[in-house]
Amino acid sequence: MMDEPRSRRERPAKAALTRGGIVAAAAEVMRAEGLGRVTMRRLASELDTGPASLYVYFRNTAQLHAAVLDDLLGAVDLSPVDAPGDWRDRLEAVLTSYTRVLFEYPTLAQSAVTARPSGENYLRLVEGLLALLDEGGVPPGQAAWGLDLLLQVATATAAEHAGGDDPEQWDAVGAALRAVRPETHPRIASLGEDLLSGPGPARASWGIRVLINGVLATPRTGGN
Amino acid sequence: MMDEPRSRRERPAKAALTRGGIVAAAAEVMRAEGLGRVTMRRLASELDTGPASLYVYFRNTAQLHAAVLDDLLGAVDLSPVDAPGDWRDRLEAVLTSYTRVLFEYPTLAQSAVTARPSGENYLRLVEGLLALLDEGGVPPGQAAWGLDLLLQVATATAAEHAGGDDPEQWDAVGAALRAVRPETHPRIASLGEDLLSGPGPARASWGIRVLINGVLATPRTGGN
DNA sequence: ACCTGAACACCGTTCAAGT
DNA sequence: ACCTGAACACCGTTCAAGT
Repeated sequence: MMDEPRSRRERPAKAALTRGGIVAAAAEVMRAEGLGRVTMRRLASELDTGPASLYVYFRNTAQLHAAVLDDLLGAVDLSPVDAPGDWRDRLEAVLTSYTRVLFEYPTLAQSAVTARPSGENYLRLVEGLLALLDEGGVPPGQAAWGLDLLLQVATATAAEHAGGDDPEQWDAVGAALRAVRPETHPRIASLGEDLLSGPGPARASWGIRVLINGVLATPRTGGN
Repeated sequence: MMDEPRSRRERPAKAALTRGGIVAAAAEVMRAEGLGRVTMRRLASELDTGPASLYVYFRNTAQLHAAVLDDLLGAVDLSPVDAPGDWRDRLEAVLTSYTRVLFEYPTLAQSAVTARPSGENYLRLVEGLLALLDEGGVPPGQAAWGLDLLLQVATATAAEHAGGDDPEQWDAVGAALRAVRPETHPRIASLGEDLLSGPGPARASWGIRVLINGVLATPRTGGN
């Protein structure tokens, strides 16, 4: 009886259900326990309701995750877009910031490979990247498709880290590559460790430069 | 009583549990009902046993899926590796074959972004791609990292199709891009539909050429 | 070693009913 | 419209026990 007001404070009776509130709660759960715990049921109990209530705001779990990702994308540093300097360096800086954000939540990156977000932060990022490609003189057609490639590689690079925490799966590939017989797989054997992810960030930034150079050099029509 | 022999035929009493047998059953379930049904429990009941039995052969569900993927990779056409002709065209042909295989099971492609297979078919594919890069004079260091990029893009391209069956999520992106205001997002607005996946295969092959050109043009050390 | 039944601790999604 | 309890139909993984 006496602690009624106290319990009200700890859990404010019932926060009204809003899309933003759900996303905020989801982001918190993800930060604390990983994307695997960001489930409809878990969130519902966090918000003092039943899972069915969340379906008013999200068609399914994948869309909930996409909304969480868009929320996170607010942390991407877009300041290089309007800064002075070489456009390639600035493009690389923005994508590196994007990758850094995703590196924090590799499982979210994995889901982003299929379920692209479509919120305002994502749109801002896309617009910024297109502005830089435009500044670099990349023809519109190549910019449109190249943008996709750039995000794909940046996202996949972060997603690859998802299995990385767990040495079991990761080392299965490593073990297989090391165990290869030089007679049957000479090139794998000779490249050895170099095939495995070396210094992650260096690879990512090399990959971005490869893409920039390639996009500039590859027209969308005609032979090669 | 009388149909004992008949039921024996339909379900041969009990096939001995082997890694290969499990993978074969898994591939069948996937073909028939999609990767979502390839679960430990479902497979166990398919094989007339309990789910715990499968953990003798696979550490977890992700590794089971990786094994199924490797199995599927047996269908990739590696004949262009030893064929005559321009190495770029042949490299593109192999990757196109790889993409085609994954396109059949986009959800498997999605899981492949994180859980790379490490079976013999995967190793054969990697060796073949490295042979072509070598033939093209790509320096070993660039080949090692470039290989990763090529597989990443090919895999992600197929994985993107995973959401594609479901117009809900897919159209969310489309709708968002179309609804954009030209005042705030001029470049998105001007590129319009071109940003969305046009003719999938054409994009994939352009992406591969971009990567080949980029890898050739981008040394692993030094400035840009 | 290989195999298993049973248990623990969860899931997504829908539906009929309420406000 | 928004919200919900309850139900349906599933999951992964571990453990103690058996062969």
